[in-house]
Amino acid sequence: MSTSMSTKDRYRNRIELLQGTLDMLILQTLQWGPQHGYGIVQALRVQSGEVLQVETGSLYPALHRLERQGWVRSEWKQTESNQRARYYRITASGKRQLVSDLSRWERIVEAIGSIMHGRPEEGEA
Amino acid sequence: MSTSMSTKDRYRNRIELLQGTLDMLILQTLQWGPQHGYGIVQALRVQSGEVLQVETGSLYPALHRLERQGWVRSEWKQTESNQRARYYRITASGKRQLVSDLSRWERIVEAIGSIMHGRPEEGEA
DNA sequence: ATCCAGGAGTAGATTGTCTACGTCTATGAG
DNA sequence: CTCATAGACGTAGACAATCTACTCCTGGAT
Repeated sequence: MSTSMSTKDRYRNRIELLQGTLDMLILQTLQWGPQHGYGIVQALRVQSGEVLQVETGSLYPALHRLERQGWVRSEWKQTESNQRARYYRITASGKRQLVSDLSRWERIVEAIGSIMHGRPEEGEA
Repeated sequence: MSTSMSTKDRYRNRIELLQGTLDMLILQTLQWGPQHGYGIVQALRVQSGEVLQVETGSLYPALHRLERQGWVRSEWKQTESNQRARYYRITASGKRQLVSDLSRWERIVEAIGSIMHGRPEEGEA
């Protein structure tokens, strides 16, 4: 029974993240200090109570995107366990971007909230 | 200077909606009573304080999607001004879907909130 | 006559994410 | 020794949702 799901169903069920929020989440994670990709994934997972599970296939393209935009900078370093890892650090313009991402996010959340919990105002059954 | 924007820039600026939320918003609008496409767009725009501007190129595909899923049903009718319009009505399974969409949305908003306003817990400058 | 607003719709481009891989290194088990 | 596993980085291709940019129709104004 484990293989009875169509590709489409699996796709629909696995979407956990809203498009456009990943960049913001990564930048926020880097506000807590420089971090490498693997670490970012785990920080997001833990801090969100296992809700946000970012796949590496989403993460690395996002990190490269952010670096191209100049919002993060990176360098190779050694981890505690003596393995190579690429550490990312948020830049000044990244911090500005984060502020603007957050205000956009809050604007949208508020707008959606006013739809979802808003007063119908028009008499209905 | 009004034409100096690249297609990409324009695209980036015009995204107002998070992917995956449109279906929920449409279903919620229909909870207030049957409505036609044009009316849904305006209801969302007004109720959100001009924040949510849904394009017809997003709306109609979404409505057809919802109908294929059995979450809404539709029929041609005349508006007050005697024009033809396709009125959509939410179904029982659509209402169930709406409940589940909303709880998913709230789960994600909460998770993202716990990242964005969460305690770093680790001492930083 | 013509133009605009209300109304429904499609085609194509673009993007972000996911799945499913591949690669390398360090470490611990057998 | 060698083999599996976990930590770590990365890419290619599929896919869905959205946006832009149209088309088409009708009913009133001007």
